[in-house]
Amino acid sequence: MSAPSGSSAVRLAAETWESLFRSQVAVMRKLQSGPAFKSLPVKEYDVLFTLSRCPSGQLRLNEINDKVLLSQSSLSRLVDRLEKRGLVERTTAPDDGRGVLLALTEAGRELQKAIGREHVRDIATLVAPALTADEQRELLRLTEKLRASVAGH
Amino acid sequence: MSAPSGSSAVRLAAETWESLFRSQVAVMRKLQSGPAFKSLPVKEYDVLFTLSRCPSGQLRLNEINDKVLLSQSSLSRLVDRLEKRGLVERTTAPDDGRGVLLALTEAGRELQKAIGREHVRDIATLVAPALTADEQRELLRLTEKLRASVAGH
DNA sequence: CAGCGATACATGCAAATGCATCTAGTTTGA
DNA sequence: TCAAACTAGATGCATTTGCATGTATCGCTG
Repeated sequence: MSAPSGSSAVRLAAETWESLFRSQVAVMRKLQSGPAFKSLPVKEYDVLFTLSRCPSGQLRLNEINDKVLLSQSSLSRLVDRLEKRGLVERTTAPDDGRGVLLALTEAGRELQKAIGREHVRDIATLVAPALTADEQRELLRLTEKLRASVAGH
Repeated sequence: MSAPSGSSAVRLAAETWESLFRSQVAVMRKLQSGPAFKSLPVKEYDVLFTLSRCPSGQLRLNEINDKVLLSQSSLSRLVDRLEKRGLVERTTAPDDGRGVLLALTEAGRELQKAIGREHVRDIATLVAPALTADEQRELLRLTEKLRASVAGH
């Protein structure tokens, strides 16, 4: 209600974001320096991973772009690289001639799985000793709530 | 104890990290597209911010490098840019001739404050509607605990 | 249904990034 | 004490990124 209370709400939000961001940096730094990403950069793996989670097996480029922190043009060229390596395939979207559907090739699926196995172990090695299972569930809930709220403008 | 329980602990850790990461992407995407970062890229602001928080007003490049997701060489050149713009100053560390201390100039301090004010408001606009104050405090606690654990190997 | 703005993705180009390596200063241990 | 190993940071160079823009398709409106 009072002026300081408004200001402290802003401060709390800022400190929360700062902490979330720094923890992400710390974890990502460890993960990407591991041997799992010698054969494929993390950002490229992330696209393979996103495709592997998708029920239909296909995603539009703009849908992928929402999930990764890359400009549209950078994603377009990242996909060029993946395609050149035979890990994904572009198809024109059937219902929209402008759109491009991306799908994993068999090689892409296998590479994703191989890296994924190692990656998941690396994650567990970092996260499991840091937080209890209950804390992890709460962190999962809070970050998902934040993401959903931000995504919905 | 059973096989699935070990595997589900790994899965929980992976899902927690995934959610943390995606929420970071979603928030960062909004923040960096705002008008606050028209005059200075986010990564460069982050270095100014880090310096502004530091009690002594000076930090070694390798200390800064721990906080940001950049290679050593990229940070070195990012600091070149900041220095060329007159926002920071390099000094040889008095106790270690190899080291470089970085400090804000007056112009750097002012630009950080100006961008910071707007940035903090943007953060609050995204975070405050998403999570209650208690939830933010809990998210802050959990991410800080994770960061501390990961930083300490 | 014609034309105009909007959307999806690609591309030219300048800037930023990372890897490998270099230089210089520091620490270690025989 | 001094050479070898190590650490901090800078730099050459190839790759990646983003901005601005181009091309093709879509959808709306008169």
